[in-house]
Order: sequence, then structure tokens, then C-alpha cells
Amino acid sequence: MSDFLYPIKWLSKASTGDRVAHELRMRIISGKIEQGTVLSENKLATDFSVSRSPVRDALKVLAAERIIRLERMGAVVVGLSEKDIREIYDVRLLIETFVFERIVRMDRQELVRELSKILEMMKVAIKFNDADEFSYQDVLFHETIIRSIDHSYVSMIWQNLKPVMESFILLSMRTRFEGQMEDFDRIIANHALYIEAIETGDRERMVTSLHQNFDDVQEVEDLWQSQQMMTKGVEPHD
Amino acid sequence: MSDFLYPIKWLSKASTGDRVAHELRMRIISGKIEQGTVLSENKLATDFSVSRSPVRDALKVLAAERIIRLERMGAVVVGLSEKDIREIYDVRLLIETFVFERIVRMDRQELVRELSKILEMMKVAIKFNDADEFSYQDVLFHETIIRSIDHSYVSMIWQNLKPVMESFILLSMRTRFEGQMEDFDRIIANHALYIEAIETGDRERMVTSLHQNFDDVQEVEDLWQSQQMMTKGVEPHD
DNA sequence: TTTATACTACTTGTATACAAGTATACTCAT
DNA sequence: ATGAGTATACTTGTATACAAGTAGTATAAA
Repeated sequence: MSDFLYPIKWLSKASTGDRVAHELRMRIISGKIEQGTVLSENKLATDFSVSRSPVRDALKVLAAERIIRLERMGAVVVGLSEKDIREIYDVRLLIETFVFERIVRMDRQELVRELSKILEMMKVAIKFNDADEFSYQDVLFHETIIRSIDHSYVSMIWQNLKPVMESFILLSMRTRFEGQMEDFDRIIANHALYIEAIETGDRERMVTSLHQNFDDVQEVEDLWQSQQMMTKGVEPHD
Repeated sequence: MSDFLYPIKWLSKASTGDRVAHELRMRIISGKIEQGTVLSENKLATDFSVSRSPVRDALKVLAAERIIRLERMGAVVVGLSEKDIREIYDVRLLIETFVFERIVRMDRQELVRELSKILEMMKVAIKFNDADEFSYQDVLFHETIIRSIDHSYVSMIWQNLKPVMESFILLSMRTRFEGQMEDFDRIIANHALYIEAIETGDRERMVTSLHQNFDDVQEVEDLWQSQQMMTKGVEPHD
């Protein structure tokens, strides 16, 4: 099969099933595999040169994430619509707001330190033009905030959202690193604002930051749409 | 293996893997399988007289629900702590509040009708002493509310919460049907209040209803604790 | 030409086989 | 008695085999 969209170095200790899931997710979200395509376990198995077992596992995972739909015959690709993106951000807003309310009641010194470190990492990633590393740190930033309150069911929600978000952010950032470098000043500023909000316990600022983050992605959405157009443009997939 | 805790009639069109998952979940949440127990795929397979494949599927599902933890050797039973129950209700509060905000902006006549129907079903279930049917309708009540706004990621959260909630409610209600029948007047009244809140768009009343619902379950929690004690009886765990 | 039937080539769900790795217990040497 | 090392009986992850069922096509009859 052709080259991989998901960073292989992130899969060092992953099982075959995870690898397939990550790669399939990327191909679906990037539009490399079109919506409506029907995936067969056998075909995927031969494509990835693995057996059906890990493919099955992968499909279950992707179905739970709602980017494919398991049907009687075959798994049909659903992908991400604009509505889905909005909805994902609804949920992020929902849980991060919840998390914030708890955070401001805690000692958040350690958290702020950790977030500052991640922010610095992000800056370095920009400096070295490393889109993947930047994405990794970006996702880690929000994960760190969410996990800080030690709430296993909120973490669970994040766990379910994370893979799709990660893929989406990866694709967005790769595109931006090809030309829209000026975006990153805004993104960094936005994350700094988030840290400030946490430090000072300023709910207002937090919500502002979250919304700006969303608007950011909305822009990206357009890019992504066009990228998708470009990708499929060629020919309908098998 | 001994008799089943999960209503077999609810599994009519379920795969073997689902059956195993449902039954295992019930046994874990009821305390019939103790916390800390290490489950082996092979042992479960022979116990349930099935092969490892569906057992594997089931364990993955239960791990996603956080009631077991997949480790190198064996799956260790985590179960539900009081903290978990609180957290589940945190999330329910979170999403049902979100849902309510959307509902009040919609035409909610049809929804109210549907909820009223379910409420009547619940009354009938009480009259005929059918704890399982009552639980089913109770879960359906909340699911109906949540699905009404057509938000796939909020639905996803519900989907992840539902099985554990369902099992928990089933066990609670079965216990209550053995003696605390007076509880049900309050539960019914509480659900009626919820419907009213939706009908009138009264956010205040909705939150009241949700909190009362939580308090209800907190009481149940005690019952459940004692039931669990009874089941294991032996000694305090870890 | 149209309709009904049967067949073929798929699909998934479950069972089994095999490989690689890990913990426990036992044996042997000190 | 104690410690090192090995044997063994487990564990999971992946591959393969088999059974049951479905869609769509081709063939045959009206």
C-alpha cells in the first residue's frame, strides 16, 4: 500500500490493530478515502498486509468514533462533515468549561508550569518547521488540562474525542506549515491566553480563548475542504 | 455457568460478543465478580462456552467503559466506585443541561408527547411489578431526550455511558421492587417534573429534577453498597 | 421482454491454531 | 538455607479456517 499519513514514530509500541486504525482514520479524515466508500475487512487486510483480526479491531474503533458505520455488508465511510466539526467543538467547549470550573478551585501552579513547558515546545516545533510535533504538543496541551482534574468519565469523553481531533489537527497543521506560518503567532497567543486564564482563574478569558480556538479551526475547515477537493478531484475511489 | 443477570430477552438480536459484554458488565457492577479479580480470555471463554473471539470483543468494550483494565497479563476488574457514580452523574448533568438549552429553542411538542408515553409505560411497569421493564423505560426516557437534538457527538457520549447506567439502574430497581415501592411515587413525580420543565422551558425546574434524580441514586448507592457487601461479604478490598 | 429461480462470489461472526512473551515454581549448585 | 537459572504453564496478539447469510447476476421459462 502507498505511504502512510500517520506519523510512524507515534506507533512504536502500538499493536497492528492500532496502526491500522490510526492510518485508516487519517485517510478517511483527509478525504483520501472518500465518503460513501464501502470497506471490506478482507480487502483492507490484504491492502495492509495483515490478517482480518487487527482490521476488525480497527473498524470497531472507527465505528465508535462515528467516522465509519458498520453495516450488514461492509463498513461504509462516513467521514467528518462541517456539522461534525462544530459538534466536536461543542463537546470540547462543554468539557473544558466543566474542567475549568474545577481547576480554579484547585492549586494550579504545577499545571500552569506544565502548560508553559508545552507552549515552549510548541514554539520550538514552529521554529523547526515540525508540523507533526506541533500537533502533538497542541493535543497534549488540552489533554493535560483535562486530565488535571482527575475525573475518569470526563477523561473518557476526551479519550473518545482525541483520535479524531488529533488526526484533524495533524492535517490542518501540515497544511498551514506550507505557507500560513503567520497563523501560528495567533495560535500561540491564544494558548498563552488560556494559560493566563487558568493562572488568574478568569473564566471570561478562558471562554474567549476557547472560542478563538474554534474560529481558528473554522478557518482551517475551509482549507481542509479544499484539500479534500484536491485529493479526491482525481478519480472516484475503487 | 450459573444463571444470567442481564435480561436475556434484551439480547435477541445481539452477537455473542455483546451477550458476553452485557452479562459480564452486570456481574461486575453487581459485585458478583469482585474488584481486583483478574479475568483471562481463555477462562471466560470456557465459562461462557464460547471461543476467545467474542470474549475479546467484550473485554475491549468493558475496558472502554473503564470497568475493567486491560493489562499485560489478564484484565483486572475495576468496577464502580462511589466516585464513579458521582462522575457519571456529573456527565449526565453536563450533557442533559446542554441538551436542554437546545431543546427549549425547538418545537418540543412531539418530544413531550413521547416522554409522556414513556412515563405511562413506567407506571404500568410499576403496577405489574416489572423491574426490568421499568428500568428499560427509565433509560429510554433519558435517551429520548438526549437524541432529540440530533447531535451525534453528544449522542456518542450517551452511547458510552448508557451500558453502565443501564446495568446500574437495573440492579437498583430490582432491589427497590423488593420492598421500597414507595420510592417510585417520587421517581415518577420527578420524571413528570422533567417533562413539565421541557414543556414550559423552565431551566430551573429541569436542574431541580436532575438533582433530585441524582439524590435518588445516591440513596440507591447505599443499597447497592450493602448488596455488594452481601455478595462478597468477606473482607474489605485492597 | 419480463419474471422467477438458482448460483456465485462476496460479506461478517465465531472458532481454532500458532507465535511470542511473562510469571511462577522448581531444581541444582553454592 | 539461599540464590541463580531453567522449565513450564500460563498470558495475549495475530493468522487462519469454517459456517451462515446476503446481494447481485445469470439463466431459464413464460
